[in-house]
Parts: sequence; C-alpha cells; structure tokens
Amino acid sequence: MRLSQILFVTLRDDPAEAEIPSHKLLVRAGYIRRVGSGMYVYLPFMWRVLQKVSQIIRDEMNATGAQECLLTQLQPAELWQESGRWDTYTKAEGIMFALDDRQGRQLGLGPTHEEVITTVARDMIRSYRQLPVNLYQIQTKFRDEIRPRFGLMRGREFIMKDAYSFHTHADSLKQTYEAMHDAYCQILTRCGLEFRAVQADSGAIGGSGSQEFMVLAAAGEDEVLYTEDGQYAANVEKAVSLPPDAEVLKSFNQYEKLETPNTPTIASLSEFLGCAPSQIVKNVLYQVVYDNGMTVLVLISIRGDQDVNDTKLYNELTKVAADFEATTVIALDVPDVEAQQKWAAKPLPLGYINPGLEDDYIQPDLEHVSPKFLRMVDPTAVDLQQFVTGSNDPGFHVVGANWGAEFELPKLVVDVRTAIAGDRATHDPSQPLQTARGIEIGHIFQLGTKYSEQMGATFTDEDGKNKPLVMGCYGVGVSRLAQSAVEQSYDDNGIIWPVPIAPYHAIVVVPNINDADQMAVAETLYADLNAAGVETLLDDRKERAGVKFKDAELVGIPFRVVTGRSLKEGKVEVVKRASGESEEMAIADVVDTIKGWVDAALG
RNA sequence: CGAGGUGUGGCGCAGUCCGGUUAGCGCACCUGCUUUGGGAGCAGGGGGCCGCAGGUUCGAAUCCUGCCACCUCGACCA
Repeated sequence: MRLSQILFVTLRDDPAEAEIPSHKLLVRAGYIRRVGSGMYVYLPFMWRVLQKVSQIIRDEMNATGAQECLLTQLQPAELWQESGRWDTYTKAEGIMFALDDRQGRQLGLGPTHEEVITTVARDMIRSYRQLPVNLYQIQTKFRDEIRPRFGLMRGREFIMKDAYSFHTHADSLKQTYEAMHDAYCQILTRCGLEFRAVQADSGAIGGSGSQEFMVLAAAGEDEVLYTEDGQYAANVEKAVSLPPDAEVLKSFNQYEKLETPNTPTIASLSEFLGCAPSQIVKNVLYQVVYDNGMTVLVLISIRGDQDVNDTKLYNELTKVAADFEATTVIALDVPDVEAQQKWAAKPLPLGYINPGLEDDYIQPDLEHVSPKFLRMVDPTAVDLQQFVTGSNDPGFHVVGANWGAEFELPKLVVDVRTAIAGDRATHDPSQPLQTARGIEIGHIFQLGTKYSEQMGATFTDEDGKNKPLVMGCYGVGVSRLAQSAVEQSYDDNGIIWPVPIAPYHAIVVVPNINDADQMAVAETLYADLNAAGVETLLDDRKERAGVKFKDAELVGIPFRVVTGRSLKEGKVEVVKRASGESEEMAIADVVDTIKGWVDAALG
C-alpha cells in the first residue's frame, strides 16, 4: 500500500484517556480509535494485525483437528436459564448485556458461548462414534465490564477465539486439553510473546482443571506466583504454598482475658501483647448472598499473619450452596456498618470478634438471612495452640486459648489463605514463590459434564447407555493478545512489532518525492518486495524525511528501506526497527536480504 | 456502587474562582513561498450548538439546579 492513498493519521500527543504504553501507542500510531467507553474501532493497520494473529491461531487450531465455525452473538435467555447462568451473568457478575426484543423475549449478547455450543451438540451429537470433536470460532464478544480500561485489554467489545470440545470420557478430554495447551504455547511463541502457563481458578465458567496463559508485562492485571525451577506457576487467586512457620514470641500458658485497649488490628494487638501475629487467630466476617436470595454470615478463622483469599472463599461458599438450597453465589462482601444493620441484633464487637461469636448477634426471624454463622477455619489457624483471639468484648482479648477447650473447632476446615511471594512452594519447600505481573490472554478449562448435564446434552455410548457429553473449553483474547504484544515490545520511538504479527513487514521511505531517482528506485523496490512476498508499504507522502522516519518508527514496521543520499553509490539504507541497526546495501541485494529476514522471523 | 476529577474545533490544553470586546494557544488541516535525512520556517486561511436541559441576569463558557458522558482510585473483573 501507498501511504499517500490510505487513511493514515498519527498523533503527536498521547491521548488523555490512555494510561499504559501499549494503549497510548496504538492510538497515537493510528491503529485504534475509541468511540465510547470500552469500545474501539480497529483501523486498517490494526485489522491486519488482528487477522495475522487470527491466522496463526487458526493454523494451530486446525493442526490439532479442531474445526472452525461461527456461533450467534444474540443468545436466547432460555439457554442461559437452562445452564443456570442467567442470574449469575446478569445479576451477580452482571457481565452480560441483556435486552428484550419487541416481542418481549429476553436475549443476551454473548459474553461466551458454552450454552449455544452445548445446544448445538445436544441437537447433533447422538453417538460415541461422532466423538471427540472440537469446534472453535473467532468472533466478537460482549461483556459489560464494570470498568473498561487499557484500550483493547479490557474492552466491552473484543475479539476472542473460543473452542469447545466434546468427549465420551475424561481421558479423551485430557488429551484434547493437553493438545490445546501445546497449541497455545505454539500460538504465543509464533506471535513472538514471552509468556507463562499458570494454574488458574475456573471462576464462573466452572469445571475442574484450568490453566491461564499469561503474557508477562508490568501492566498486567494479574499476579502470578511461580518457582525458579519451573515446576510451579499459578495465578495468585489459585496459588497454594506452605505458610511461614508460626512463631512464638511470648507464651501464654494460661487462658485469661486481658484488657487490650485500641487494638482492633493484628498489628496493634501483637505490638501491645508483644506476641507474634502468627500467635493470633484472626476472625473475619463475610456476608454472602446466594442466588435464591439467602444471605449467610460467614465467620472465618485464620492465622493472624495470613489473609483470606476471596476467590478461594467464593469457591468454598459455592460448594456449600446446597446447604442453603441455593446453587450459586451472587455476592460476597465484608459487610459495612450499613449492611450489618440489616441483620445484626446488637452491635458487633468489631476488631474483637472470636471464633465463638454467638449466633444471637443475628436477628433470629429474618426471612432471607440464615440465623446462624457459617463458621470456617483455615488450616493455619487449626494448628495453633495457646493462641490469642478476640473476646467478643470490645477492648479485651483472650490469650492462651485452645481449640477443643475454650473454642470449638469449626467443622469446615478449608484452605482460604492467600499465598504470597516468599512463601515456600508445596512441591519443594526450598523453592520460594516468586511474583510477576501477567496479562491473561488465554484460558483453557476442563469443564466436565457441568453444562451437558444441566442442559441435557447426551450421547449414546458403546454400551448403549445415554451419557452426558464431557466438555472442555479454550479461549484466547485475540485483540488483547495483539495489544499485549505491544506492551511487551516498544521503545521511546514507538511500537516494535514482532515480524509475524506486524501489519506490514517492510516500509520503503522516499525522503524526497520530488527526486525522480529516489522515487524510481523506491517504486521498483516496493514492487519487487511485494512480488517476493514481503508485505511492503511505500511512504510516498509529500512530507519531510523526518516526519516519515518518525511515523515508520511509531507504527513499528520491522524493516525500513530508505532511498536517500546513498543512492548515488547505487545503495539504499536498510534499518531494523527492533535494534536500530542500519546498513547501506546495494539495491540489487535488498529484496533477497529482507525476504531472508522475514522468512527467518516467520520460522 | 463509593470517592475524586474532567467535558471548550480532529488531538492536547488555557480561559470558569471574580459574568462584560470578536472564545484563545500548540498540534493537525487548507493555500502560497522558502526548506528538503529526524515530528521545518514565514505569511495567509478554514473549522466551535464552550456536554445537554432549564434557571438567574441588561448580558452566561463563566453563577444556580437537574441530567448525561468520559477519566482516575476503590469495590468488582470469563
């Protein structure tokens, strides 16, 4: 393409709304334009990048035997009601755009497609002979993000590749899951990204095993914990570790209640008593709302130096939902004063709560509130002896307490502890956990039979029996991946695209279009490079050389050819964007050389 | 949803407290001349319902009320 003929506008100033480098650069270089919060137009250069990313994904997916299709973006509410996710997605996480058509039918705009694909599978897959099968699509998704940000990183409309596999049994699912893992590694490697696959929480999608693919970058919204030996890597939401050993700075041989004024926090209490934070049992009050409207007050006891991981807690509360005749969690909060007033029978001893907090703090006759605390204890607290904890009396704590003596150990012993960098790894205590920021660009799940059972998607197995389909699902954020490539590769002058996903491989810059020789050589090179399969731009704009160089660097084209002052020796200048290396090269060698570089980069 | 902030030409901003010529600056855009390898110089020019709706006033970008949009932090986040 000739730059003089295409819509090409670059900005000298950073857009006010952009925070992170990749967002600023994509806007400045003319790749994207915002039309509303979380809504971005993909301009022609961006679209070429996205198509390249898509094609790499397609290649690798097809190589595993997956088949491409295209599902609907408009989805009937009934499908989501069948799977039980309508409420979670429109109320709890509120992530689905829901609308009513003119007949009053409820519809959702697809944030993901398990329901649709399961419906198709239910209709079409009758026999084990049809299995396994893996279907995927590359399509725009809609999510009503509470707070869109970072350009394409968290938009309300974005492009995603999502794949769904169907199997007769779990072993077959595992095989495809592994194949997807390998394909994702291939995809990211081919796109030129530095990444890490980590264990992940499966969130509202549900299912058992799941892994996220994280592109490593400081602007990442997720924290990854990993070990140097490469044996362990997990999202902090999911990460497990060995907690630090509990310390005993001061022993409390006798159970007694002590006056401890102004010590509502662990730090203030440990300082006041001269004990270690790990000698204290901390009791945290949460409030969970289930999908049937039931509110349950949850009291969690955990060792004082440790923190509760909300994601783990959310999952544990989901597991016990049936005890309250519910199926999913809609909201999970630490209740503020206002929230407490809705159910508290008397003021809570905040900061001084102990594991035995009486149920009569809850008003007994409330219709939608469970009259008893749901008590849970983290293993770190179970092991403590002669510990310090609250007295339920503001201004006082108890010391020298023991489970089974002064306090009954809650029946629910669950790991709800947040792992942090520096903790020892479970597989090898000599390995401390390291931390890194990551951008989640892919997520693979072993769903199992959750959706198929819920929606009645069954097949007839060899034994003649009907069984639910075993499912997996595998997503890649296409637009997010493209932006994360920029986040990982830029300098003061602009974007540095990895060759495989650059919108063009090369750009021929004519410093002075009024110089007939410069133009003639440029035209020839431009034609020859393109003929050789090197995707090449020609900057034939009526601009000064400096502007053209700046733009070429900002846009990030990997290789630049300048038909400038060395022309009189029969040479042109060739510059590599990534390294800035420049060399004068005989005109006759240019096409072969650049072609060689491009081929080498494409692998 | 809580807190804070911003809406003025395509982009980035000043002007708003303290109402009063013709609403201004940089970039971008158009014309001409000069310049021509690192975001040029000079001269001329076009482009604005000052977020929207009410109100106060002789007079509102500026004061008041309501609404909307957007941004940041928090909460939340397949």
